[in-house]
This record gives sequence, structure tokens and C-alpha cells, in this order.
Amino acid sequence: MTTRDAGSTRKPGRASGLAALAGLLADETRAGFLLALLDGRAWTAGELARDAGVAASTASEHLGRLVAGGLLTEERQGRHRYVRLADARVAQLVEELAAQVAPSADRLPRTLRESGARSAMARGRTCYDHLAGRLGIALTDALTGRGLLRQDTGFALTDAGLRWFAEAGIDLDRTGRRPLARACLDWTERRPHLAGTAGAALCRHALDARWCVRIGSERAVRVTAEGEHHLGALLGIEASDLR
Amino acid sequence: MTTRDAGSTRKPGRASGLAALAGLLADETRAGFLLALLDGRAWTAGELARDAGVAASTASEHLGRLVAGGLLTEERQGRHRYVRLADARVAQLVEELAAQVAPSADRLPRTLRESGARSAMARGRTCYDHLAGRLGIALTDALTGRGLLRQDTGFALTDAGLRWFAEAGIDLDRTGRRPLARACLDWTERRPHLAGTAGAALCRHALDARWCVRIGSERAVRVTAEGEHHLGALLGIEASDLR
DNA sequence: CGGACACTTCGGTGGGCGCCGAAGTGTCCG
DNA sequence: CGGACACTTCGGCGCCCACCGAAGTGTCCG
Repeated sequence: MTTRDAGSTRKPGRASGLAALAGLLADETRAGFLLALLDGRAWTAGELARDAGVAASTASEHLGRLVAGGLLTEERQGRHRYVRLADARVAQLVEELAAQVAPSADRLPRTLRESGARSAMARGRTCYDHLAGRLGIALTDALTGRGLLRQDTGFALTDAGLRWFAEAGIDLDRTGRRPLARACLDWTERRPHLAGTAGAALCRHALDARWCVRIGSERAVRVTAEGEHHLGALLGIEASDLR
Repeated sequence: MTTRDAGSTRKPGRASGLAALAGLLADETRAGFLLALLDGRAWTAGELARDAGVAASTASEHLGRLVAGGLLTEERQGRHRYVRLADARVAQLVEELAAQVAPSADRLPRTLRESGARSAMARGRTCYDHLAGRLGIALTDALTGRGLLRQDTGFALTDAGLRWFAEAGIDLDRTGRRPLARACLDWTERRPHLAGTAGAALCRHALDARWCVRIGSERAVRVTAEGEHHLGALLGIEASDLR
């Protein structure tokens, strides 16, 4: 209990919960963990510690807090502690907070290798469970241009869009409370791209059907020749838009 | 500069910006300010200080940080400092953070007066610039039921919805980057209701045409007899759904 | 079985920051 | 002009917490 609470007119309630949640994100190391985990995969505690440049003991304490706060879920396997974002809501929250940050907060690449990784990420990457980067934008634009996705009055698939997913053999799980389509703001393109159940299904199908493959151990993806063919046939996407 | 930065493999960048932004929200007093300002109006520094139960000097420092961080804008008028949320994006961010917080974080009302204020807020209130509470839900449900708003494949107005707004004489400002329709998660009903440009226009029209009026100095609104008539005629909303 | 390894727990250290009251600045009003 | 008022600045206090290394626990593997 803090001093000022005694006898003050303070209203405890919603604000303390909000502050506690924000407090979990308000540390550079923890924020780094969450951004790394935005790739949607499970990382070990050690990987995150190395990535953030802190001691293992420090990382362990941070992970404990993030798990206790419900932002992460963990899975112990032998001597490893695997950790991932708890759900799509958390991913959305982190995305939106990151999108709010001024773009200038990003520093310029310093090495050639880093510059290459940068441009690969800009071309195409996963954002939690959907596709982002120029690939994500190209897909979203193509869906919109063909009347399958409506962005002018909100953000929703059209009936034609539903049919397109069915005909392409992409199964949309419409159970659960998660919206079928929602906008996710891309941080390189600064434009909305398709997220939600449909975005996740499209990403999963693209990876399963090898329209694109993950490159390196990072979030970046590369469109395959087969992928270019299918994207052209199904959505009229030009290969040049993906480079 | 912190100790660990020297010579570490740390990657400064996006994470520090995210942490800094979250840090602004990670204090109970500042969080309380932002929640109070979610009513969309301008408050003076003194009002916020009283509401949060802190000294004027403390409030002044917090406001300085929130303004410097771009979450608030200020307007000096004589000896008053009026402050409001910077824009709809900030409002959305605060809403979403608050919605993520477990509902149990809310305490039960302690006095009869407070209980009354509670139920008035639950009936109808503003949420930044749109309508929320049971009134907001009723409007959203009515629009959806009549095929004016589509929620099953995302969240967007339909063409019929656009016509409805035009025919009702509610002008939709379609310039700017803000989405026409987006979902805002209600924290009493735990269901999405209409926000975005259309939600704001509907709220403004409802207040201008006196379909509803603000009660007290709070965010709560009450539907007038005239409002009940129009809502029934235009959207088939039963007065009983609003009580 | 023993060593390497991943992670956790603990004690100690330092910095950041939220708080207040007192004093100062600028504005309003009688 | 002088007092009331809203806000700001400043100094000082105390707590919280991120950090590390060392020691401890549990797991894997040769």
C-alpha cells in the first residue's frame, strides 16, 4: 500500500488493472521479448535472453511475470521452457502498441547482412499468424480490388470473398469469438493488411501449399515459383509486386 | 544509459519505443487520467487531480509527460490547462488495453448513489466519441439485424447501411484515414459495438437531434422520449431494450 | 554415474520515479 | 491594486524494480 492511498479519495478499480497490464509492457527487455514472440512461434527462455542481451536469470524473472500476467503461455519440455504469446488478442495488443510508436523509433540498419534481412522482412513476413510486409499488402490489395474484401466501409470479407476462400480450398474456422477479418497495421508499409481468422487461414494455407516458405530462422518468408503461379491465377497478383 | 547496454549484444530499436509508450500507461494515476478522458471531453488539470486523488503538483507532472508523449493535447485558456485525448487512435488504444484487463478488476459499487451512477452508465454512455453501454449495443444490434452493418465476416457497413445513414440525414465524413466502421469492445456488455467515423457521426447526430442527452457531468446519457420514437421508427429498437 | 546444460532462486546494488508541500508564476476579478 | 485561484517548479523522501553473479535444481547424454 502506498502512502497516498490512506484516507484519500482515490478510486481503485479499472485504472490499477490497466496500469498493471501496461507495466508488463513498460520494460524494454520485456517489450523485446514480446516483439520477438510476435512471430507466433515458441521460443526458449535462453533464446530470448540471448536475443535481448540479458542474463538468463533476468530473462527468467521477466518470463515469470509475463506468464503470470497472462500475456504468455509456457510449456516445459525437459530442461527447456518454451514460451509463446497467449493468444491472438495479445498479439493484436502488442501490434497495435507497436504501430502507435512513431516510425522514427526504428534505427537504420548498420551492416550489409542486417540490411539484407531488413529487405527480406519488408518483402514478406509473418505477423503472429498472418502474412505481412509487401506480400501481405499485395494479398490484401488483390482481395480488395476483386471485391472479395471490403475496406471502404470498415473491414470485412464480402460474400464473394467467402466463396473465394471456399473455392480455393482454404477452410475458415468460423467458430469462436475471433473476428473473421480485421485490419492489422503494417509497420513497414504503414497500411492495413488482412488479419483475423481469414488472415491466419490464408497464411497457413500459403505455407502448407508452399506458396511461400520461411527463410532463415526469422519471420521472413519468400514466395516460391509455384506460389507466384497460384497467386497470379487466383488473385491476379503480379510477381513484380512481390519484390 | 543502463549498465547492461555497454558492450552487450542488445538491439535497441522498436522495443524501447514500445516500452516508453507502455510506460506512460503503466502508472495508476496516469491510467486513471486516460480513463477519465475517455469521455472525449477536455478536463482541466485540477479536475483530473481531484478525480484521481493526487496533489495538483503531481497531476501537473503527469500531464506534462502524457502531452510530451503525444497521448494528450493541451489548450491553455487563462489560468486553466485543458487537456484531452490526442485523437481517436489514442482512445482506441486505451479502450483496447482496458478491455484486455480481466473484468474482475472492477470493484462493486459501495453506495446507493454510486450504484445509480453505475446503472446509468450501463444503460448508455459515450465512449470517446461514440455510444456505448446497452444503448450502443442496441444500436449496433439493430443495424446488424437490418443488414446495415456486417459483423459475421469482419466489421463493416453494407451498401444498405450507407444509404441508411444518408437517408437519416447523418453525414459521414469519409475523408481521412480513420475507418468508417470498427468494433469497440464494450466493457459492461463484453460485446462489440459500432465505433469509427460512423459511430462518431451517429453519436453526434443522436446528441444534436436530442435523441439522447448527457446526464450529470459524467459520460452517461439518457434516451429521450423523442429519441425512443425515432430509434423505433428508424431501426425498430424497442424502448424496453434501452432500460 | 558424472559432466554439460537450461533454467531458477536468492542477495545485493543502483537508478528511476511517484509522491508531497512549499514557493513561484501567471490570470482573473472585485 | 490586492487577494483568490490554477497551475508549475523544486527539493527531498522512499519505494519499486531491473540487473547481475553465485549457488541450487532438474534434465539430458556419453
